[in-house]
Amino acid sequence: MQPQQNNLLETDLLKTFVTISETGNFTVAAKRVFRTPSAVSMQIRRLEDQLGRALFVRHPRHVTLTADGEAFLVHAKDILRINDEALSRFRVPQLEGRVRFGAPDDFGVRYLPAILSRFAATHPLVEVEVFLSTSVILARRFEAAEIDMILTVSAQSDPAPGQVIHSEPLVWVGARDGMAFSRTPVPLALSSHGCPWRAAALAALDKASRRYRIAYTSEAAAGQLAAVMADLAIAPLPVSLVDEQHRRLTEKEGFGAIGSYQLRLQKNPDIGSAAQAFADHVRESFGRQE
DNA sequence: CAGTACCTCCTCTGATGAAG
DNA sequence: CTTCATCAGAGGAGGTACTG
Repeated sequence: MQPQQNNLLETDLLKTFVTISETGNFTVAAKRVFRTPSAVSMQIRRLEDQLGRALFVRHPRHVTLTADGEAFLVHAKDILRINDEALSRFRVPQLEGRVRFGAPDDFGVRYLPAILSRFAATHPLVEVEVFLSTSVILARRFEAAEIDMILTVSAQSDPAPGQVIHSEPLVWVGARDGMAFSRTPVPLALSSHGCPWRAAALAALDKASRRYRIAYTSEAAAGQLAAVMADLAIAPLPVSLVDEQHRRLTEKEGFGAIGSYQLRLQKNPDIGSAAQAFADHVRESFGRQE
């Protein structure tokens, strides 16, 4: 692979590269950047030719970053961020203000860093005050007008207030080589009372006439995962939290479908333009328009 | 300076092979 | 059988050099 004598990196290629690194998949990334998979494939080949290094390891069903790809990703994100900052500096009037945003703890760990980072790049003068807690507590503070907007989780069938911005299946999860799922009664690590995941999971077990005992309760998914990793219990969790350290339990082990959960955005009707911009940004981060 | 021909690049469709 | 990355060939857009 001979490096090309081109000293300028194209932001289009960088955007595609970053998108693939996020999705781990050329086809999904192609949809996100509104190009065909073949066009994306060629863009990456062009970038690799320009750098003289392979950026991805091609697996049968997905791609992963090489060590060079990991290193280049940091620079690619920096360049795109600077690009966004430069554009936003001249394209849109600078919004100022403050937004009080509440979200579930797990959301804070998983999604918030990227959302805050991108929002800060385009709205550097807006102060974001973040409240992380359970959906129940967040709803209470939202009702008391202590928070401008909140994200809450609800069951698929639950007629909860707010706009659905994300939906995802819940699955039963155990430790990768664990045996907790085979015990009778099966030990569970659940979220706190009031969480729709908890109700949906128990309903699924009741429906299957499966005997269980609640061994651990945690307000955050991290607490449930700790019990799962120690093989002390199994837990109902969003499918996106399952990785190579876990074992996804299915009908084969006697754990059928739980259903899905929804992430809903509620906002105060009379929020300012800065808070409105943040609400739009959160929605767009999940691919939803108002 | 405008028009034309040629070249390069990009994206598309459709096909292919690998792998689950 | 399905999914995925990649390849080949075709067509379009834009840039450049040439000509009158």
